[in-house]
Amino acid sequence: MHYLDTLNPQQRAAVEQTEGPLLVLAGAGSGKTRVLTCRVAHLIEQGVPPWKILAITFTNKAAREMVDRVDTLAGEAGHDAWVSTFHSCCARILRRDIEKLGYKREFAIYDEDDRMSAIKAVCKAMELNDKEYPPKVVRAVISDAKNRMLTPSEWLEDEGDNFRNRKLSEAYQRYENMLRGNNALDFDDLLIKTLVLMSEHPPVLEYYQDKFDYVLVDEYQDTNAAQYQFVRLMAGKKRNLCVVGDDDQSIYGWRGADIRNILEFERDFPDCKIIKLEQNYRSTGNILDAANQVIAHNAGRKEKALWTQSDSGEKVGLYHAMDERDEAAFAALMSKKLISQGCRPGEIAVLYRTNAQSRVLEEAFVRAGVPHRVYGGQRFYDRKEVKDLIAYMRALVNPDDDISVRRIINEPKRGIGESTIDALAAHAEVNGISLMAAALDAGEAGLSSRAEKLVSGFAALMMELTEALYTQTISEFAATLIEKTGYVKALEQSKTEENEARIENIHELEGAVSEFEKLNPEGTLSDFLENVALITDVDNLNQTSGAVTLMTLHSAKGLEFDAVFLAGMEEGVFPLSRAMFDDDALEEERRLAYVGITRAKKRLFLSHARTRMLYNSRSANQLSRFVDEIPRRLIQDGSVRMDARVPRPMGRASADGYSAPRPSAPNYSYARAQAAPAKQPSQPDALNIPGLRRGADYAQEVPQRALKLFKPGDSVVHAVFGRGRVERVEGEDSAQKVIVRFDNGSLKRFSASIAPLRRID
DNA sequence: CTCCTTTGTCTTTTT
DNA sequence: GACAAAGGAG
Repeated sequence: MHYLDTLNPQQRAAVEQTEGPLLVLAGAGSGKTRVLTCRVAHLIEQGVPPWKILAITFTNKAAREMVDRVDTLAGEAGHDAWVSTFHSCCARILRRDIEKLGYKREFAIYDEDDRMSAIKAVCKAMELNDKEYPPKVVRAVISDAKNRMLTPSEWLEDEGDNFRNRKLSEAYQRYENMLRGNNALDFDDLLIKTLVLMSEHPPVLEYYQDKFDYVLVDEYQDTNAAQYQFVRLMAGKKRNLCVVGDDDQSIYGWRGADIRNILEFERDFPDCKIIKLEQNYRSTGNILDAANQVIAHNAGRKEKALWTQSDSGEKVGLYHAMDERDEAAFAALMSKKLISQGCRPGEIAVLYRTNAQSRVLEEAFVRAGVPHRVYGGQRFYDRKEVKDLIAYMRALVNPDDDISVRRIINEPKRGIGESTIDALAAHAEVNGISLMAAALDAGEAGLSSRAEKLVSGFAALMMELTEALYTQTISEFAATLIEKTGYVKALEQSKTEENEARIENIHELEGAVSEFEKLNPEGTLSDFLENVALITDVDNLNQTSGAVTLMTLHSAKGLEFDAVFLAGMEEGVFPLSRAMFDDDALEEERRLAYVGITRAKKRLFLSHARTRMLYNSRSANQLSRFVDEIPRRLIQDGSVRMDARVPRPMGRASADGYSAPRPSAPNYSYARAQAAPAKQPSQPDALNIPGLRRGADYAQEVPQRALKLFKPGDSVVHAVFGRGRVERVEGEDSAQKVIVRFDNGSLKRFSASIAPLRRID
């Protein structure tokens, strides 16, 4: 069957309407990705040369998927289409022409950490009081200005000219200067500099406008001002622009995404066609119903009504946990149960609002012995040892990158301290040269003879590595780098478990370089670094890998799973406390809830904790209003146990105020947040309904948390890792850490009080 | 001058 | 509870 015949009429219309501006409003799970891929395939089939197509997606993963799927529909030709994220697309354009803006081709791409280092350096240079001007605030100002595409002076004008703003504007200007001096761009710059390039060099703009006959944009609701401009420029001439999005899934307002871009598309392109995709192919009726009910509480939406032909399916499970550990145990053990019933681990996801929630969840999965993977949070490339080696690479490719040079000049420790670096930096400043150049010129920097010797040693190392870089393949070079810097050797000096893990990470980095080389035989180190900067953790998600996925709600956008757990359904957690009294922020939280619910295909579990460790103290939060907004009829309260041997009580009377059916008028739930706390369950006995296991029961399936202490030489057994012997202990009492050598030779470090570890005689 | 310990701060989401 | 800055010892 031809792929066009597999589409419903709306989808098919969206594919075949190739000419002119087109807005596709695609509800969650309505086959948006299929439409996009078929559209590309269709264009190719119509005789459009693939290289005349530009398709922009939100993540690299989505881009890859699209290429793969176009492949199967239209064959190899699909590879010649430009399918990428905004950021990689801009990086590609800039690699070609950035010299026109006075940068060098090997420009570095700064991540959030590098950006922060640069900002701190700026604050230091300006002698800003970090109480009055915390680097974080400066960063927020710069981000905000860049998101709105304002220059430092424009920002000042916009914000009002006063002493403080003048300082902030100056900091922004200095930051810009510093990045330029370092031949570096931050994420926002990738977009902004591309726009500058286009506006200052019309032939470049013309080249791309002529090059691309068709432009497609996915997740259009999450574009910000710069991205919007970029899209308009690219499609400006041919006007064959197709944007696909869902205003209900706009969740990046905080990053400058402007929901108006989608709401006002019609105004920008008055002749545009609009097609709505409203049939959902993903979720069961109950799940979809719940999602629709929640999102209906938002005002100012594009009217659409998602429907499905699927059965209503199971009700939405709601679990009342005692605390966050119990909640985590529930998610882990229920996942285990689902897996034992035949669900593939890769088809299960636990989603949460903040990364901070991931730790407890992960611990529970480890304890339950359920294979899992945590995405987001700290990326592999954010680990210190990996960042250090990457910094070496960056400094070698782009010696103007002072931030990277500063990072590695004394890493591993080679006796070059703060004062020596400051002297070098001063020398560099005076002579208008980079820090690396100053180090190569150590004799002239007025250092003590000891310091000069050390710096010269570093300079010699960098020379040697530069030579290697130009004579070896990149994988050979990676090995040379690790060898010559003595990085691993330094870690081997003290054989702690932490250092061993670091060494492993370094080898993994080596592996990543080789892998990259295999996939891109022509790739340079600079290409590798670009890849590192723009790839995210989630891009590596592999649903067939046999592990449960743990990630934030934001990361889950665009993904789908058979079973989804939404953890932390509590006021103050989700919605976040700072969003609770701000209507716009609250609507964005609600859209996030909608995104979370609609990730689920068959089963959806919501959970909340009666008390939770939050920030510094234990707090009792009310059930999230988003749960209240789901009609009672769709919720199976406390029914989430899937153990068929025990009869499950239906329609349980609400004994605890948590599960009480409440009217779900929006005004009511808003008022509730300010009212007195709901009744707390005063008598735990009231919950002792036969057959219904609640909170504490789940916690009990987890090894006891009584205070256990160990001493070196103890024979122990661990629930996951098996038998071993205590090699060392650190800390006392509840803070005791045990280092265990397992029979298979591996060495692990645990918290004695919480690890599923016990002594055997 | 470095490195280790202590103290204090701050917790949203990410290309 | 994690991490940075600051302070003290070698």
